Amino acid sequence: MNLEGLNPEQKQAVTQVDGPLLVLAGAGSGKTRVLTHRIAYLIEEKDICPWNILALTFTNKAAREMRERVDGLVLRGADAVWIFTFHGFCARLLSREGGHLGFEKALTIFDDADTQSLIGRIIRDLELNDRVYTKRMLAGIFSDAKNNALSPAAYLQETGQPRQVLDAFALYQKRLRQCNAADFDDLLHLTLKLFAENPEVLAAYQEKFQYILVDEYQDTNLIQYRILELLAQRHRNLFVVGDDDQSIYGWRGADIRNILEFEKDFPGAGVIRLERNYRSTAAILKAANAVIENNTGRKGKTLRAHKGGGKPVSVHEAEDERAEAIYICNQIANAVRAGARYDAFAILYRTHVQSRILEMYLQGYSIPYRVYGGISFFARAEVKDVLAYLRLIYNSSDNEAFLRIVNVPKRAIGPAAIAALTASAERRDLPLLAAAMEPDDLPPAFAAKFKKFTALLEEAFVGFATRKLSDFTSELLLAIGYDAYLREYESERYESRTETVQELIGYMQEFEQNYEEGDPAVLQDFLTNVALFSNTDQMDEKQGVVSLMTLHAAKGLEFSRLFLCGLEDGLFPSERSRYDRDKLEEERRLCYVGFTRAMDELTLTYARRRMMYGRISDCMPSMFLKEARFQIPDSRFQTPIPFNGTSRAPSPTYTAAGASPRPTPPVVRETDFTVGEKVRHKVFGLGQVISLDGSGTTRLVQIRFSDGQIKKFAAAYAPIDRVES
DNA sequence: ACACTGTGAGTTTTT
DNA sequence: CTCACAGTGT
Repeated sequence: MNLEGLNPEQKQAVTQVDGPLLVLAGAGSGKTRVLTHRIAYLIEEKDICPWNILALTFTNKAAREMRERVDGLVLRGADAVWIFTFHGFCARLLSREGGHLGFEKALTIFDDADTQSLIGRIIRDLELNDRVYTKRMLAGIFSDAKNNALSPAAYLQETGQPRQVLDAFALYQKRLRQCNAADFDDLLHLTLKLFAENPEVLAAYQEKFQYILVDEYQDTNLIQYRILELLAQRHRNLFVVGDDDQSIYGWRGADIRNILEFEKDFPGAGVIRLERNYRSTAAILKAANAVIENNTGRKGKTLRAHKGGGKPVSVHEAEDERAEAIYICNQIANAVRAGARYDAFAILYRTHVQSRILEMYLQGYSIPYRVYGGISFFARAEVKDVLAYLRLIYNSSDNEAFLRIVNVPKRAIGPAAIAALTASAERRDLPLLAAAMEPDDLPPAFAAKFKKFTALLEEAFVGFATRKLSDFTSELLLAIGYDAYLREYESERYESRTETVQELIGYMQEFEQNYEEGDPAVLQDFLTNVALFSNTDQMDEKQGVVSLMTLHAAKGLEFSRLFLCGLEDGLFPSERSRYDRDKLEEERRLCYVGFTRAMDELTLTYARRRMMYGRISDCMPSMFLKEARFQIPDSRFQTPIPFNGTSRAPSPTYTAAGASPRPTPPVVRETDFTVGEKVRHKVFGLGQVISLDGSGTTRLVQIRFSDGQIKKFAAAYAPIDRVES
């Protein structure tokens, strides 16, 4: 096998295949090259069976790339190597071995939106104070708990969480189980549990994976570490690549300790440093090195430039964020006039909100751009709607999916009906769909609605087994009248929504090509694939446009000419990290990541004043500028390119479903009831008026229903009719 | 049932 | 400022 193109350190990292090995790979030092060559080397030179090799990454994109590149290096077998994201690997394992944990079939994976809505209902059901206990906060705590190797409940107890949090967590877990579902953290947590409780299962995989390779090791969390530790125990061939200086996901549970203590955790481990940088100019690396040197507790590593000196890194001070945007636009427009391509440029920022003003001016200057991040394709309302129907077919216990589509398209099934159904399901210990199919214990009006709904589903689900998934889905949408729904309630966005649905069907068609027709695994695999798909996975570089993204999203990418904007104290580093050393160091690593994305030119900008939260605040330059040893210059003026002034603030492309339903005029009804009169409520059935209050449209009517329930309604709006006796 | 209003909060988000 | 969401009024 040809290893000619590798430098000595890379070559060693590729060929030293036995025992634990840590490769500290600086930015732009060719780590993907090392990983892929090592896999190829194992197959071609060491005669290792591809299926005895496991390679783990964090993103689908990285996994895909790795497989493609390995495929280009070996004669055969690239598709047999186990190349997965951590979560994808765990999902696969659980789907194969979940029986040992008592799962009858593969779990449905809940994404963040599912999780959030589940937690929202828990807050309501437990009557928690939603000022104190927000969805976001609870989701964070639950995630933290699961990413700790202790049992989550024990961890919560230990960290002194109040009873409300413990209760909420218990209920959260209970409901996930009821739905036969797992959240992202569960995938990891349950895998560890599987291994811990089933030594024979563990032993089989320990035996299988003779060689394990891990990308971005600095981003692993404690659970991932434990899984690796177990898997590598037998053969001890654990190869990890990472860069402690690029650890920027600590706030999401990544434990930098894993990489810092690798040699202690795996005695006898070798360490190789890749410090030759093939990406950036010396000038850029000098600034990057100068910044990162201010961190403590590093493995220690200094990037050496392979390229020549390059243009000095420049700093620009702008009056405010608009002037900053104008400056950047001018720079780009001038460079393009001088022959540069738009796609040579990228603009990075600390927070998404900063993109708004940049977009506005880019539009004004007619500079084509694309913002990365934001709402993922699979998070769009219409996509989630369609997927919810499919999820319900695959897993009829998926209450989250049920709740999403029970009234989409609109079927006049409102909160009251859903509350009644939920209560009934709880009583009978049934999933919502099953309860809806036998709604006899519900008020007749509700029962009728649910019967109609489930009959429709049953009809729409016919033929699932005999058709291609894409064809089936098209017919399903027709059967439920989804298109008509979009036309009626999303009329302004109808075009874009139907386009998205078509795109989804197209994606499905592509997906099912990898399967024999009629293979029943398609749906499960499709749903897993979709759940584990993220917005960064579609980050195929768009040609001919400027890229905008957060610093986090930029990790792993490179751009010829880079702008890093908003280098102000309190914005970057962020206000919240300023007085916490660990957090500040993570911000500094983020800065380092940012600088090292630039290949040829790096421009740093900051504003003296910035509008934030509707307030104009004075800003100080970021401490990172000082650390990079810049003299802050006076603002310089460029020859301005006329601003054509036609821009307006970009409107968000997508909003949640039902965000803009067509207003329907309220139906004003008869308010002229008398006490004692018999009435029928559309939903609650027969009853008797027991009191009246107010007049006209504010008239309230109190009714005692036949089951003894007493309710109050706005007489003019409630669906109540007089019953002649 | 539905629309409107008022309030409060507001980084980063590989799966 | 600007979004999301719970509460309120018709």
